[in-house]
Formats: sequence, C-alpha cells, structure tokens
Amino acid sequence: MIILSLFLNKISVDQFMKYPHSEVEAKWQKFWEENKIFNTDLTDIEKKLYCLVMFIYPSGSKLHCGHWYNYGPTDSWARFKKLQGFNVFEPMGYDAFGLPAENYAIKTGVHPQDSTFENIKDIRNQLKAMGCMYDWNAELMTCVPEYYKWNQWLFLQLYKKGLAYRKNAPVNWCPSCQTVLANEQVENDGTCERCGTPVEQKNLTQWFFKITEYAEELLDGIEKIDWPEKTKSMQRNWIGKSIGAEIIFTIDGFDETLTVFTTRPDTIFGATYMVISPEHPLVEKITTDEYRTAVNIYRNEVKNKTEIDRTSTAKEKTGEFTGAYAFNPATKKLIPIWIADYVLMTYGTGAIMAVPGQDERDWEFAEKFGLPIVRTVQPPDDFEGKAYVGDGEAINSDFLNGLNISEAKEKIINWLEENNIGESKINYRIRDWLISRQRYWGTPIPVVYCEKCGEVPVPEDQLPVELPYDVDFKPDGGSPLARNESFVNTVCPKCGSDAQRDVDTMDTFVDSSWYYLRYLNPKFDKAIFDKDLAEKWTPVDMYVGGAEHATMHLLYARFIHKFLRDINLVNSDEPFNKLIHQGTITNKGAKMSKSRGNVVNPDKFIEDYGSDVFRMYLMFMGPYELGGDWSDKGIVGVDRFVQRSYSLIKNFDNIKNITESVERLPLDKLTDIEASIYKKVNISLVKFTREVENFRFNTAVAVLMELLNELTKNIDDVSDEVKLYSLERFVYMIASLAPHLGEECWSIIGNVNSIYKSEFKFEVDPEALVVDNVTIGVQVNGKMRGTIEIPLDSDESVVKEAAWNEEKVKNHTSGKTVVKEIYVKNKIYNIVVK
RNA sequence: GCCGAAGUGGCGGAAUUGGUAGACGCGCUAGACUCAAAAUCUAGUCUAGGCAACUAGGUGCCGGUUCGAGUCCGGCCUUCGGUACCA
Repeated sequence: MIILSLFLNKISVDQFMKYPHSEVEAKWQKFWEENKIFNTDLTDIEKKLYCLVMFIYPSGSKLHCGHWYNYGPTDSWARFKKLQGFNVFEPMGYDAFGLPAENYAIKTGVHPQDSTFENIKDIRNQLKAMGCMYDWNAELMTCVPEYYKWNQWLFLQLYKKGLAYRKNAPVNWCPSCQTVLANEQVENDGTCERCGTPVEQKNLTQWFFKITEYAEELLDGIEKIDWPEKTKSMQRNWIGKSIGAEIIFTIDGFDETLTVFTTRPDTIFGATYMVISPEHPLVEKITTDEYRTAVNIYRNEVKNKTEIDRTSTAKEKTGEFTGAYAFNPATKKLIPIWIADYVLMTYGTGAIMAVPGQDERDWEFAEKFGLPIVRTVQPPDDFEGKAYVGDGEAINSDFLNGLNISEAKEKIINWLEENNIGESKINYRIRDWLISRQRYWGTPIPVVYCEKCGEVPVPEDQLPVELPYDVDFKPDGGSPLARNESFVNTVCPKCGSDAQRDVDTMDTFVDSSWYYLRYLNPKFDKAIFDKDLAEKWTPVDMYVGGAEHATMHLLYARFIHKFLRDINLVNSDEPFNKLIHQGTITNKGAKMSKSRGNVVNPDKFIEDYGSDVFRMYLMFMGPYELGGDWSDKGIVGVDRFVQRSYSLIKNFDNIKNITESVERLPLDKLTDIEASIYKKVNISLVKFTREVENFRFNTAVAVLMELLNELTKNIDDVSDEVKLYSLERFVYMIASLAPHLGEECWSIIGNVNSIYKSEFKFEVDPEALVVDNVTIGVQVNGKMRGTIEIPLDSDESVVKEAAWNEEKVKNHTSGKTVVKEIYVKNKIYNIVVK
C-alpha cells in the first residue's frame, strides 16, 4: 500500500512537476564554481577567444535590465563558442572609481571606499546568480592600489614621451560635479555628460594626454576594425580631419600677424573681411579707441553666455568691428577685422578670412553688417542660393581664374609657400584629453611640485601614490585631497626639499582604457600587465557594450593601446577587433532611470521564472542591436518553452544508457519520419549557428521553438538512436541560451560531466541538408495561383506541365493569350497572359 | 540644418542574391480534460466579402523599374539615435 502510493506519487510528480528553476540554477552555479568549469587556461591559445563586455560600475542601484541585456546575450554567444570548442576567456570586473560614490558620500557620510566595496559584494552575488561563464580568477576592480598604481605608471610613461603635459587652458567646468571635464564628456547642448548641468568655461592649469598626436592613426585605424559603421563614423567626425592651408595676414599698423586656417585657400580673392574670436589674444591690442567700448561690451556678453545660450538663440549672427584692418595678400586690399562668436577660439587658429561668396555663414554675416561680397567661383546658371559652395571655375581671382577648386587650391598654396605667407595644413577637431579631476575618488596624479625643481614626476619605484582614506570631501570647488596635509606635503624626489603633491585625481576613463589587458592576470605585480599573455590574447575578439561610449571610452582605449604598442607592451594596433552595441531597453518610451521612476527590477522575474527564462526572453524580444521598449507580456511564452523542453527531456531520462551517441546516422536506413526529424535537427543546427554567431538571438530562440514543436510531435515514433541523436543536439543548442537548463537536461539524458567539458562536438551532417523536393510557386501575371511540389532541379518542361495542370492556373488563363512564361529554377513559375 | 537607423497583423517581431509576406512567440476564439476554474493539450487567427471552394486588397505615403518589389530607383511623411556655426 505504501509502496503503491509512493509509486503513484512519483509518477504524478514526474508528469506534472514544473521545472524547478531555483534549485536547478543554484545547483549548477555551485557545480560550475566548485569544479572551476569556467576558469580559462590562458596558456592554451590554439583556439583562443577573448569575449569581453564593458565592465560594471558598482553603484548602489545594482544590476538592472540594461546590465542583463548587455551581459546575458553576450554570455550566450560566448557559451556557444565554448561549446564549439573555443578556449573562451570571459572576464568581469568593476569600474570602481568615480563620482557617484563620492556624491553618495557627501550626501550620507558613507566613505566611497566602504560603499563601493559593499556594492561590489552585492553585485558580485547578483552577477553569479545570472549564471554567466565569467572566469572569477580574473576579477578585478580599479579602486585598489594594485590596479591604480599602474594608471600612475602609465601616466609616467606618457609623461616621459611628452604625451602627458600640463597647461593653462580654457576648460569645461561642471559646477554640479565640481570638476573639470574632457571635451568628450560635454554633451552637444553644453551640459555635463553625467549630471546634465550646463558646463561653464574656466581657465585652469590641468593635465592633458596628447591624444592629438595619434589623431591621424586613430583615423586610419578605423578602416581596419570590424565595428558598427555608425560608431566608426562618429569617431571620424570627432577626430574631424580637414585639409587646407594656413595663411598669414599682416595687420595694418601692427607688427603682429593674424594666421587663419581655411579649407578653401582658393577663395582668398573673395576674402573681404576677417573675423577673430572674441577671446582671441590680439583683440585687446588691435581694437581702436573708437570701437573699444562696443567691443568690450560684446566680449562680456559672449563670456557670460553658456553653451546653451549660444546654441539656442536663433543663430542670428552677431559681432563687432574692431576698427583694425588686415592686408589681403592676394587682392592687396585692406579688409576690416571683426570679432564674432561664430568663430571659436578652440578650433583652428581662432581667426578666419571671411569669404561670403563661398561660405554660408560669412554670407549671412556680411549681409547683416553690410560687408562686401565677391564671388570667386562661378555658380551654375540655374543657381539661386546665396553663398555658392560647389565646384566651378574661379572668377575675380587674377591668376586663378578659370581653374576648378582643386586646381586653384594647388596653385594658390604654391604661391603662398613661395611668398612665405602660408602653407598647406591639416587641422583636426579632436583636442587633447584633459584628465585632471578635482575630486577624491580616483587615481592620484603622480606628480609633486617643488619650489626648486618645479614639476617632478614621482619615480616609478615610489609608486603607488596611495589615495588616503581620511579625507574631507565636501564640495567646495577645490580638490578634497588638498585638505589632507599628510598627503599634500612630501619631499621632492629630486632634491629632497619640501614639496607638494598634485591634489587632483585622474579621469576614470584612464582606468578603463587598458583594463582588458589587466584581466589576463590582475594579480601581476611586476608590470602593468603580463606582456606575454597580452600579446597572445589581445586584441579582444568580441567586445560588447553601449553605443554611448563611441567617442569616449572607445576612443581613449584605442589611443592608449596604440601608445602601449609604441612602448613595446602589446603587438597589435587596435584593442577591440569586433565591436557590437546592445540596444537600449526603454520603458514607456523613455530610458530607464531612477529619476523617471520607470526602472524595471529584474529580481522579481528571476524569482518567478529563473535567470534562464529572463535572459532568453530578453534575447527573444527583438534584434539585439535595436533594443526596444520593455514589456513582460511575452515572458510566459519563453517560460512555456522551458517547461516543455524540460518535460520532453524528462521523458527520456538516461536514454544514454540504452543507446549510444553517434556522429551521424545513415539516412537511407531511416524511416520517413526518422529521416524528417533527422533532417530537421540538422537544419536547425545550421540555422541556429548562423543566428547566434551574428548576435541574432531572437531568431535563434525561434529555431529552437520550432525544433521543439517538431520533436514533441514526432519523437515517440522514432528509434532510440534517433531520439538520442535529436535530444543531444537540442540540449546542446539550449545550453548556450539557457545554460542551467542545458546542464540539467544534459545530465538527465545520462551524461555525468558538464556539457561544457564534453569532448563530443556536434557537427552537421551535410547529407541531411540535401533536399530532394522543392515547393515552387505558380504565378499568373505575378500573382500567386498555387504551389506545386516537384523534385529539386526539375526541368522546365516538367514544371510547366504541373503548373498548367493547376486548377487555378486554368481559371486565370482561360480565354487569354499567353505572352511568355518565366521559370526560375526551384523558386517560381510565372505565366504572363494578356 | 547635416549624418545614420527604422516604419510589416491587435502586440513583440520573421522573411540569403527581387521570387509562396506575416516564421517564432504573445494575445484572442473554439474544442478536449475538469463539478468548476487554473494549468495543459488540439485547432483556428492579415483585412473585406462568402456556408464554402474562392475572390479582391494588403509591408508609412506618392510615383517608377520589372514577368514579379517589404526588398531596387526617384520624391515625400513620421519616429528614434548621433551631431551641430569646425572655417
């Protein structure tokens, strides 16, 4: 009686038990960790594959949907590669320095280091619960001396080569973050990339990395990397190369000269006035008394305008005459010098020769202030606009007349060079990377200032310059480190007399510009990273992260990588061979953010459905690179798929004990239904592989669902051999998208080892892909009128007969004249009638 | 303004090189199981007309190329990214 009820109980449990996701996921996570399944042997480089996601910022808000959307699918790609036999290295770490931790400290009094370590602890657990195949041996964080010491070392190497330097320059100041920002970190509307506050301009002495030295190479390198076209073009625009000339203009009555940069030196005969930036150093000197008051008022107005004011105003040109005149070396005429804010001090030379005839802005300005306009390129007869910027014959240009733009450019540049008043010149929009930050929670800049010796870099053997724990970080615009006397006061490494440390810290983008090299051995203490491993494992094969880093992190990392190559530490030109951006998951049309209150918390879904279902649902939602608006509507569909997969496998537990795994089955010995399943499995393998390899996870999931439908329908009618053959391959594919379920199923069918340690590789049987019958469409006048099933590669005559036998074809052609018939082999048969 | 991507059922989305539009899933409808419900299973589901076979229309809009267009070309509209006086 007891036995019977137990027996019944077991049956009912087996039949109706839902997939116990919590237990299964916990079980396999433990198994993977204890058996070190995902610790990569970095010495084995034969089939090495470095798969990297942008590391995580350990803020208090923990893992959100965006992280899952970034990490889950990428991990699935990596897992599939692992199953294919690649030696995959997939690390994870923490981008742990940065403003939010410090702002949190100001608000709550919790020290950034304490809150960061606390967050990392939580996030690490969350990451582990995701069940990604991260190699936890490689885990790193940037906020510990073992890491940031090498930021300082990197700084010193750049300094040695003259690529880290200090200068006084107008810089972007964020009054809310209380620090300066790099140009890349200012949004196009002049607000702070991090907090959205309008950025102000300040003159400060700051440290810069000379990224401009690599401008040309950064531009060229874009051609060699497999990155999204969009991202590459953003970098091209950011670097902003333009080819032209510099021309020197003498100023009437002064020894000083004005140098301008122009991409159109050929239009110099049309330069009827000049404009210099209001901030230009010569303004003071050349302005005549008559105009001084107006000029000063204008300069003050401009100074007080924020970027927002400057761009939001209706773009009407403004400016003032300085009273001074320059000498146009081509026309030999005196032309007035104006100041206007449409000329930027930060681009080119801060001065232009204005050629209204060929430049829309100059035309607008000239029209407004009644300045002369001379065309120097003949517009076409039907041209109706104002300034003409297209190609044409030079006119009003003396010895250039009759030449087209490029000929005229060449000739005028020769003329300028012969007369020593100019030369050809390439200009870049990109500016040096400002790395000083007036904040606490970052890498101290390893420089001391000595009264006798001046600026002295800290010697390498004295690194790291440790970030002190005891610091008063109230936001008053000064660097918090400045208030820590025991940090500031030191001795000069050169002469031993009293000296002060630099109190700024580095931009955290320095940390992230080489972290992918450190992952290979984060405990390495002899150098910044293990050069031997770096040369073997970089460039990174697959890099996945947000598109918002296009002109920040992704540009800085390319720069630093090239520098590391130049000091012989890596042997490749680019850090990231292939780059993919995940799309953004929005909620109700807006980006998820705490302030909008539309953040979707993944935890509830993990609890209800498990991490496999949640990850697979994110993948199934749509194209990975597009992202989309969040909705949990369809998640039950993925859950059903998991349940159905599980119960299918459950029906065949330990099937491996009955029959053996084989690489192939002989098609001609299979029954019709076996053959059809066998073919379906192989076709699915081919499709699935293609989809996953290209990050098209939504269709990869669809392939598996289709296969599951087929298997549930027909698997009872095939031999054990075919059953095992099909189920093994089904599980193999599932394992990359739903790793825990995959392992569980793998073990249910009778395997003892992890599927990720399986030596068995599931190759496609090409025989199974051969189709013998095709269904072709029959059309009349291009409209579908039926389909016919015929053997592959049938002759036209066979198809023709079958087509004309179709009832509908007869109906639609009767009483009409056949004009022609078109046969596209194995695809379509079209009859054209009149 | 300029550059880029996108626009397909009630919804998320599929559709190598132009060749059966709507795979897969959600939702919905009907049926089976159940005292009943949920879950599950089976069938159906682009729209309009028809009991049906079928007919007509249909991939943002207008036009074109073609035997044939979601896919190619020209002109627009909308949405989302990026960028903005860069001389």
